Amino acid sequence: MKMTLEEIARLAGVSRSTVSRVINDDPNVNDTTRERVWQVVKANDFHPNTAARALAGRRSRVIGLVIPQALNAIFADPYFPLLIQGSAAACDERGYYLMLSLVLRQADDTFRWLIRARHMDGLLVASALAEDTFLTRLLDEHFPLVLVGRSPAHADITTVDVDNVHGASMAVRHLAQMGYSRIATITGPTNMVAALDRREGYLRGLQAMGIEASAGYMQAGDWSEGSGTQAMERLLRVTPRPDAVFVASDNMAVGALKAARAAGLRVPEDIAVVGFDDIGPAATAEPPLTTVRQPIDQLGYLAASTLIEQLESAPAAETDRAAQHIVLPTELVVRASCGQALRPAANYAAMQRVPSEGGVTYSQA
Amino acid sequence: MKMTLEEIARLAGVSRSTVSRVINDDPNVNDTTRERVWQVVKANDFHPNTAARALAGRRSRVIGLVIPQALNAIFADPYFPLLIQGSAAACDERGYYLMLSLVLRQADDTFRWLIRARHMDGLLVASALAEDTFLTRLLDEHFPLVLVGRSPAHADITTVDVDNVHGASMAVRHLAQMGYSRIATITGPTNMVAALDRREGYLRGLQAMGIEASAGYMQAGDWSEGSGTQAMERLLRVTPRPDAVFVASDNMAVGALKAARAAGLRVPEDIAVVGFDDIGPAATAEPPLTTVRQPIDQLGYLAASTLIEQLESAPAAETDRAAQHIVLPTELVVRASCGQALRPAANYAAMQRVPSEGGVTYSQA
DNA sequence: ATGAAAGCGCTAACAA
DNA sequence: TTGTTAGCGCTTTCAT
Repeated sequence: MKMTLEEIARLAGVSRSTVSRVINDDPNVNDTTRERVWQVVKANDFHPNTAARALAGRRSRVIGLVIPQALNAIFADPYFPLLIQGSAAACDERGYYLMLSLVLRQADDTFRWLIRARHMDGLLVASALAEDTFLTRLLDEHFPLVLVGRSPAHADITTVDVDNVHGASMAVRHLAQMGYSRIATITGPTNMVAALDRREGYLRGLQAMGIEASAGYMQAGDWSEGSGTQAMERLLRVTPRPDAVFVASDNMAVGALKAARAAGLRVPEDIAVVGFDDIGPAATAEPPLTTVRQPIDQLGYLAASTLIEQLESAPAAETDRAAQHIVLPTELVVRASCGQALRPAANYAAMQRVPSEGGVTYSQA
Repeated sequence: MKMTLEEIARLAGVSRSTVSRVINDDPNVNDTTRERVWQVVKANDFHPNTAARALAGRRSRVIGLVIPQALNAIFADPYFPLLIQGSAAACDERGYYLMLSLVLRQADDTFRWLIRARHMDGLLVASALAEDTFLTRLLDEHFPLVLVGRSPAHADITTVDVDNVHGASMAVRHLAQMGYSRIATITGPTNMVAALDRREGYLRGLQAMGIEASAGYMQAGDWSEGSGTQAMERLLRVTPRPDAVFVASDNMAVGALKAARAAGLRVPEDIAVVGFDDIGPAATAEPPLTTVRQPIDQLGYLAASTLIEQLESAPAAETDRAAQHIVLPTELVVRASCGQALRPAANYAAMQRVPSEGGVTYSQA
């Protein structure tokens, strides 16, 4: 049986508008009336028709999460469930609904539909490439948008990111302080900003410790475990062989550990490994993985909150205000794979966890 | 710049209704007119507003894919990207859009919102539990629905499933024919229908070959690789030790192979392994995995097509017609892990692939 | 083959 | 605080 506002109004003995006010938490309603209306609403399990709502109110209370990557890459990566969880939690809290949107036929039709048909109020874009045409086109349409990560090409987007550079640099400096000097890195795909940032952090870390970088010590993977194994195999063939590796994701680090083991090397005695993420198998790896923790769920939560904030505050189409850039801190989680236990520098006792000095940073574009 | 039907109509010099007819492929439009209108539509990149469409036409052309499982379980399983790909393809073809819907706060609010608010025209439900309250409630609402898999508790839902029983039975019979006689199984979670069906197939296979089943030879996993390893470790402790294992997913089978290797056993010399799915690492496992292939993308494709069919044919709310049950065949893909190479029974030469006799089966509830 | 007109169920001024 | 009144942008009879 189909319920409408009108019907509820009739049953509660008030006007349609009053019911509308009640279900929209408008303060201008008499408490008694409000109570009575709620009663009827509950009793009939009434839910307002979204289509009508969206049409009249010009908003749908749906936001989309779009990950412009191949489906199998998305599903293989333990990063995304956490991101989704965080975003969904924020949406829940604010009465929004999160839909995962596919962009399969790369960008084209789907994209237009997504935007022009106004099926959702805004978009969370995760894991975009450094040069992402999809992103560019969304911006051209002035569609409300928050980017998870950052995009050097577009300073005017609101972004929520973790401090990749600092996190990576911390990891490398830690390795150097543990006494390693031939420090290599396994990066993510070099068309992704997060991968580039972590590589940049790696380079800065080396520099800070007065170590010279070498091209042969940088091998790229694609975030997958298998690519970590392969990159590690390549590194082990380099002369002189690295004695430590900073790996840009835990997934790849686990793969790298396998390669080291297969080559008959002990970790961390022969070669140290530090990962990035602190998810999945980091803690239970053999040996337990020292890694840079990033708060992925918080990232999702903040991204969604920020988008919603923006949607609700924006005077209509005025989306192009000063973009916010939120950066979350990373922290180094020290376990066994970095040789901490092996060479316990006296002053490291209190450093089991080294928080980034960053904290949450707000800045204007 | 906001386009509306009205605006397009003005630009094309026709009425709003004509434009509506054109974009909805109504045959009652003069070809010349149609052409002219399309021109204007394209030129302005016009996409009708979904909300308005949904409100006036009572449909949104969006269907949802719901997987009532924990997020990390979904993302860890290589099954889902394929399923999504198939469903999305079908949607694309028919002008629908597939959205992945989360059901996080188990069922309650989200569920009601999803259904009552009519945000989508229909739902694809995948990987539901044998006793799924979520499913029950959807049915109570008479919401258009197709189940990927099957639900013994609800004979009246349209379902699309693979022939799990037959596939599993094939695998077991094959092992028996290879000369193995102490055949164990690693099942999926025993609250899921697909897992139960495969176990049933295992039992029937044993029976067909005149082998007695034993409870100790059945260990449950949760589809994950790790759970496969653990289940295998348990099996290897049973006396007498099994000489073959049918594992209900490739993921778990890979885990099982690891356990066997760790125990110093050779596969298939000491113990044979057959998996289920034929995705992910099956072909590249060490040794390559004999497995039961299920056409997951087709499953998704058919599920979506069937749902759309149902939506478009259903005279309004009359969803409760006779439910269709579509069953897709599975096939045995023979590789090395089952000992085929070891004991080449003469008459197996032509059997590299044993298709299920099933074929596509349509039946009425 | 085309147009006019009546809603779909809601929100949001504006009145009262 | 509440009700009245226009729409939101589209689909869909019903005329023409």
